[in-house]
Amino acid sequence: MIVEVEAYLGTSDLAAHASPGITERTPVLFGPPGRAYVYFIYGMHECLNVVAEEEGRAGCVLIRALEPLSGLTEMYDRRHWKGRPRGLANGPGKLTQALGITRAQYGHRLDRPPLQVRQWKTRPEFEIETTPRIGITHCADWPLRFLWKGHPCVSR
DNA sequence: CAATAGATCATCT
DNA sequence: GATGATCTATTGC
Repeated sequence: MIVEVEAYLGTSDLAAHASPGITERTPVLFGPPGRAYVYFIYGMHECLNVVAEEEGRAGCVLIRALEPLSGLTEMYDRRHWKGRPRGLANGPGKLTQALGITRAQYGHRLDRPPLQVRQWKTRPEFEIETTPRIGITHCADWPLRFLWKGHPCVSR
């Protein structure tokens, strides 16, 4: 379950990789939505985005943190957050490592295996907190980070 | 605790 | 050649 994301816009967003236009790594950002934009950063981390604008316009969502719901040996009670894992996927770099996502998945669709995203029929009850994006220098005050307020698995 | 440093390389100027 | 949508370890108070 995704608990934290950030929005990156098009050419007007100086913090976005799409801001210089179509370059060697950005063509998927200008393509159809629902595809994975994976990039390599700081010489060691991969980050996962979902393309979120129609073809021809850039825009994506950086997946920053998620609550692991499977693949764990222990079960957790949603009502008791204290005992649940925090450090597994609370951050864009750790998340891709936990899921095994690399640039090999660049451009892959997210609506079919092997990157198929599981969807919930009913959304759990939670409050969305909005804050500025983290770790950027340009447009640092734009309120484009969205997180499950109070959730233990968000970053930081 | 908070602040800083170091790792490490693809991408863009 | 500089920088960066990060993370961990280490230092300092």
